[in-house]
Amino acid sequence: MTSEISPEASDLRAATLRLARRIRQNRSIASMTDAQFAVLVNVHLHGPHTLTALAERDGVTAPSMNRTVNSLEEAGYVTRVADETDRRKVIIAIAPEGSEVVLETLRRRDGWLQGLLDALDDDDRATLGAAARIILREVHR
Amino acid sequence: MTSEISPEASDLRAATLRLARRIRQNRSIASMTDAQFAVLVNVHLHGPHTLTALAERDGVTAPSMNRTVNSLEEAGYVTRVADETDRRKVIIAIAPEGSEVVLETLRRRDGWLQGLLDALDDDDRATLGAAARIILREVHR
DNA sequence: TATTGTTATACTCTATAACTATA
DNA sequence: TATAGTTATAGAGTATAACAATA
Repeated sequence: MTSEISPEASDLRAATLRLARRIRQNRSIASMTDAQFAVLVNVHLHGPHTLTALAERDGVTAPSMNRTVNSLEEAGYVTRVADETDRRKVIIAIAPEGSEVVLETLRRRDGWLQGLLDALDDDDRATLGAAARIILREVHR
Repeated sequence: MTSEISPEASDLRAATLRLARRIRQNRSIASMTDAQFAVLVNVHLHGPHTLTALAERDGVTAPSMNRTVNSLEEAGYVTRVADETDRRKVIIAIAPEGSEVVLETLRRRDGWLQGLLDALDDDDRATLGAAARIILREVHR
């Protein structure tokens, strides 16, 4: 039993994709790709991971994640260290330079969004804040 | 004069990127990429375009757009026709098969979102609807 | 045998540079 | 000359298949 599609669903789809695109345009390093930045955020926020764990987190294959990690390691943003207890595993961790890229990008993105929020009246600002909390509560990655 | 970054801005950033990712996972054709679908939506909604116009719309170079249009043309989703008045130009238009892909993908995405909305109480559903309208009003592409 | 990571190969999207055809 | 489109080439992300090292 499927319900009808409401205008709210179409509006929410269009609004979300448009805003997401604008948010992603705010980066501290223009040459950094979405795939690279996603890995950097994962290891910055959630600590060191194995290659397989990173691949599963982003829903890509291990060879694909391997290439992305290679580029981040070459740039000095992450480090690879062999796991002591299980020597098949490699632990990928954030480097200080990587953390700086993450923090600066988040500052830019949130700063841009803050400018958007500051231009709204109190009711609209409260509505967007409430909507964000509902989405974070209901939608899981 | 820059204001402080509020938790609302960070929440809105995280919620928007997470929801956008989930929306994009809903496609009628799994092999269709974001770049291809974006072009298809443009010509479906806004009519025929020249190659340069399509490239500018999506913020990519002409050679890059040319490759994407090539793949869509090979798949039978768009058509290329020489402009009669200025024969340097090529008009790219949606084909019926392309429109069907667009419509089916939008149906899937909106249907998935509708399921999300249906699971909420009236207040939360109204909040998301209001938030979408605020974003569509304030954020332009 | 199973798991972890890597390499080999191939396809798409991205770019810049250079070229063709037309205005 | 300038513009519109295309081709050539290269770098990065994606995948599957096959491999080495380790458990």
